[in-house]
Amino acid sequence: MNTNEFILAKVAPIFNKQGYVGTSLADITQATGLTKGAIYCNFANKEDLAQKAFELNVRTAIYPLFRLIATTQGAIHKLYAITTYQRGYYHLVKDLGGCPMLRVGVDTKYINPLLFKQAENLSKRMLDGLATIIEEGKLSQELKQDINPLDYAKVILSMIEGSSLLAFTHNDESYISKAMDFIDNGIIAKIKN
Amino acid sequence: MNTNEFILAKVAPIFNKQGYVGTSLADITQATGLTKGAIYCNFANKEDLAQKAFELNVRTAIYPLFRLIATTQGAIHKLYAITTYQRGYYHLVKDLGGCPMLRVGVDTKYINPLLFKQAENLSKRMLDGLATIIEEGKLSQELKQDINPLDYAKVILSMIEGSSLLAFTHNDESYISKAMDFIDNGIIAKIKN
DNA sequence: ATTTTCACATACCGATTGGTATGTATTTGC
DNA sequence: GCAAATACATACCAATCGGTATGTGAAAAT
Repeated sequence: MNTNEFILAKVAPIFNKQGYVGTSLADITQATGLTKGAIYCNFANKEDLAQKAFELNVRTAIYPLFRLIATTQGAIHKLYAITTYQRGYYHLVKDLGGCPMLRVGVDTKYINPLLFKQAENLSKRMLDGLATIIEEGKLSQELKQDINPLDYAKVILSMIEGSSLLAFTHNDESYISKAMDFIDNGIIAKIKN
Repeated sequence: MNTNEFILAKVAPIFNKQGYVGTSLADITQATGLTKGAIYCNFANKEDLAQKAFELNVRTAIYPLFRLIATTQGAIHKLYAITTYQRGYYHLVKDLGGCPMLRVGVDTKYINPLLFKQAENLSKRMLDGLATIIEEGKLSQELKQDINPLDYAKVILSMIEGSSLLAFTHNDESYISKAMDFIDNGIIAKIKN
């Protein structure tokens, strides 16, 4: 692991916990044990570091889900894979301080447009991915024909993000497990053919 | 409107948009047209101002819902009143920059414990309120007996908060309307007796 | 009418902010 | 083996941070 990766590994959770403006260069030098010279030798500025830290957080928290979906066959199996993944999400992102997409989405909208755009794009990719799975489920006759993929994608993603928020607000992962139970039994099971 | 209320009215949306650390005294004096002398004459410090601003945001965004629930009779009607209220939520909190509970819940957990506690308590009150409504619906035979009030409260609240987050991330209130459609038709209608 | 109080403005404070210029030691290229 | 480049530390910068002490004019109290 080179210095660049070392800094990111140390700093990414701090940005996710304290936010963009809430994380100072002093926090960064203290957490890494390095000086500002080392930081600015590896990153252009604070914003560059924040963006790369966000990328790392997304890679650890969300990309595994994308890979899981990609390697799972069938719409129904993909949907269950999502809820299964999400059931472990609390512990997965516990040390990170919660969902990075959620954090950046609310934190940077009015103070850091570039970083916000990244979170926005990621959120859109998740929505599109969900809608595509449901669409493919309709085509393969796995799912009923009278459902609107985009509408269901919005509902499921809302439950995923909302339950993650509440789980970390109350330090209680049951918000996630109960929400996933409902998606399994109250949504997926109901739209199955 | 006295100076105290004037300052809060001007500053509350800024705190909700930019966050606690993201809002500086300079932002506050600029938005109000007043000087720091006036601010510190009316509020003890920045944290005091932030807490009162949060209270005001909650009064405008969430307390009307509490009053609506209190004046609505019957569990089913109360539940539909919630989704109806939520359908107007996007426009209600548009100028505020989104849901204040959501904002403070993610923003202050690691940087302002007092303010976070307020958001945590509010979130808990909403959950308890929801669970109580469902519990009363079971007692009055309006709702089925085989449902767990707290579990359903967690699911519904997750959808409310998650859809609010996504609506403001994408400037698209359909996240809320689609989620409320689902709560109406996919949850309330299904647990009705 | 005089004094006191109140509400705000002005001016200033030390500390911290993100960022940079320079110094230095190590490694790399030839 | 010497020069150049790299990687980091040190020292410093103007600007901004939250907060305070003092100044001032108007209103309220006596």
